[in-house]
Amino acid sequence: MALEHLFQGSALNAVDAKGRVSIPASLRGVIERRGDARTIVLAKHEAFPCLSAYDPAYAARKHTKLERLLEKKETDADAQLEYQQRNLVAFAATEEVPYDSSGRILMPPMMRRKGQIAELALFLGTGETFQIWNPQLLLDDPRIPEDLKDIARYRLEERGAAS
Amino acid sequence: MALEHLFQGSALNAVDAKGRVSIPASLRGVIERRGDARTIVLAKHEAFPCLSAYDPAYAARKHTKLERLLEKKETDADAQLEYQQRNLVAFAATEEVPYDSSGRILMPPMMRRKGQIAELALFLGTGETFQIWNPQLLLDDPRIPEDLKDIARYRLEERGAAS
DNA sequence: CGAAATCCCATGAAAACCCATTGTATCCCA
DNA sequence: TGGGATACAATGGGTTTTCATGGGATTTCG
Repeated sequence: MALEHLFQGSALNAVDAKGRVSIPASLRGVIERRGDARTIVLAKHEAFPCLSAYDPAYAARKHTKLERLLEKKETDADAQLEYQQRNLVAFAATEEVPYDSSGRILMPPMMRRKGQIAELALFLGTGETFQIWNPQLLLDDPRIPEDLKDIARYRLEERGAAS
Repeated sequence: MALEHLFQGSALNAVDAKGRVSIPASLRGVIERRGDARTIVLAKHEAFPCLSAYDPAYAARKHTKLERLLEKKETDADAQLEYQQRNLVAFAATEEVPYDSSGRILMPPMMRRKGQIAELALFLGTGETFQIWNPQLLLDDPRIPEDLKDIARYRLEERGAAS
């Protein structure tokens, strides 16, 4: 996968009173180059207290991968169950939200709670996907490298907030 | 099969006194993008105590898939029988119901009983198809991942119901 | 005729849409 | 190279549309 199709960089955007957030233009650019959707898929991150986000085309690839896995061992009952479970988590536990002409999504309340997103949303590109954090939770997490926390601190400062 | 229109997300809708239920708009959108039917096909799920639902176009693909499976082991008598059984289940044990201009179906009594659907219907997108659950049965099923139960609980809470 | 299905309209809440403002990075040209 | 002029990003706020849902009226079919 070419570099221009990878999510990278960071940004700190506001969540307004209606729950709207601008998706950083650079991330939107990647989404639209990958497919022509103006839509992102949100999920709770498996390991960190944040959200994981990607484009619909990535979700489709994920589905195809699961299906191929199933076909290899069609007779196995355990494999069937595992397939069902993973499919449920991959699709039912996610929300697909379109962004408008100004590049904003309406953060679904359920995802907002699961990601513990307050009034500021920190976007971090991670290649195939990107993450959305409550910046304070990132700073508080001992598993996060100090370099990354520095970026978060910088973004907060830039905005005139205390960290 | 790189399906670009996948069923995704979750919703909890009411079944009213007449047995009507709104199909979530996002799922309807997928149905109408896949084909131009305003109809869904309902079946008992093979593994879970819930209903499985999809668009008519998917039913056709399912049939093709079964036929291919049969051709692979034509000589095997057991396979013949299995094909007959699966084909019966896939087509005889289903009901096709149209939804009206406001997006509601009339839940057929037989399906309602088979899926044990009471006054609340939980819709879960699973990619190629979606599921319709009695939310309580999902919470009670040990095979369902905890992440998904969280979502069911959230949807119930959102509606002001106790879980 | 009667039960059930379909159609029609009403409503409140939420979501999508449109327009305006501001700040910042970029471009252009003397 | 300085210094506007421009384009675009992020954001605020108002308006319109859609969605889920309830209830009545009308039709259909056994």
